[in-house]
Amino acid sequence: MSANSRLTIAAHALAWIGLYQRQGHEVATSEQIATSANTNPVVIRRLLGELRRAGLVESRRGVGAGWSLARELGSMTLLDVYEAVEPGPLFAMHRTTPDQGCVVGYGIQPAMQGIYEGIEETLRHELARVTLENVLRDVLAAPR
Amino acid sequence: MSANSRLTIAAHALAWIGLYQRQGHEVATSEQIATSANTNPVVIRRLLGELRRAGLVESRRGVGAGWSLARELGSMTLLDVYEAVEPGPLFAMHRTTPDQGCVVGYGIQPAMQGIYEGIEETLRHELARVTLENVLRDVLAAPR
DNA sequence: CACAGTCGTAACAGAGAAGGTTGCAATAGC
DNA sequence: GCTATTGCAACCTTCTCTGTTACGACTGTG
Repeated sequence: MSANSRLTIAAHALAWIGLYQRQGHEVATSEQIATSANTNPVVIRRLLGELRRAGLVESRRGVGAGWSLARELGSMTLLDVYEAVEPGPLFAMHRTTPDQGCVVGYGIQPAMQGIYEGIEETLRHELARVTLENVLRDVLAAPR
Repeated sequence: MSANSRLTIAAHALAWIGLYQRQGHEVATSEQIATSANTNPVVIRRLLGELRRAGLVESRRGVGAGWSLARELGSMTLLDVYEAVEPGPLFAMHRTTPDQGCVVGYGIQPAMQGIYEGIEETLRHELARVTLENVLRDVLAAPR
């Protein structure tokens, strides 16, 4: 499916900011987060920009600028993050319209649409069960 | 996520073959299926080749060659098809190893791994609930 | 008020996946 | 032998994701 790492990196960033704030810091910079995630600060800023549009984080500009959580980690779920960074559907339909003169070509898209909707609903439900607080707890629970 | 249409096209092909066989035909050609799905026969052959490796269809060569179901539609689920055409995981980890000297960088991958495994298990369970018989029924149930 | 640090964003490049297309050898019924 | 079809390799185009550079915008500090 050519899965991407956007949800993973976004969760990483949120957990990082959350932990950093608990250590008494006000804001985290994209530079710091990028170092932890071993990527480029612009990648982090792009992702956090999407999370800001979704109301999960806030950013401050100027000297002493950076990112902070807009809500408690416990009130954010992976579904919130997923919807912020993954706009499209999980499964795609045909790239071109199937043959409408064929019974299967005619009925396949509505049929799969209905099936996919149910599956995506279940996926969303599962994502909603995991809060970022859960993620941070699991992160800190890693052995050694 | 840059979703692809492989599961959709594979389900389309199986439903087409199944219906065609119920109409008294022995085998279906990639040409016929490609016409219904409005794509190229080679695309169909590639996909059906993966389904054959998974034991879902059989192919015959030579004159009067083509594809037939290896099992009843009612005994095949979308999970069988999904596993045949989608090898990788749903969500990817970081492309490069995160900073192992950082608490979050160290713990994030095991944490997300565990979470993703649970979610993918649920997804698989959902896919397993839908048989290709269900798909064909829904296809034929499309209005007009 | 200048400076410095950081965000915001555009622009581009590289890698990889998906899908489409062509070509041709292999197969098997007639 | 002829013909229809699969099997498969090779190549191309398009698209997404990620990384990178560059630079303007913003704002606290001295």
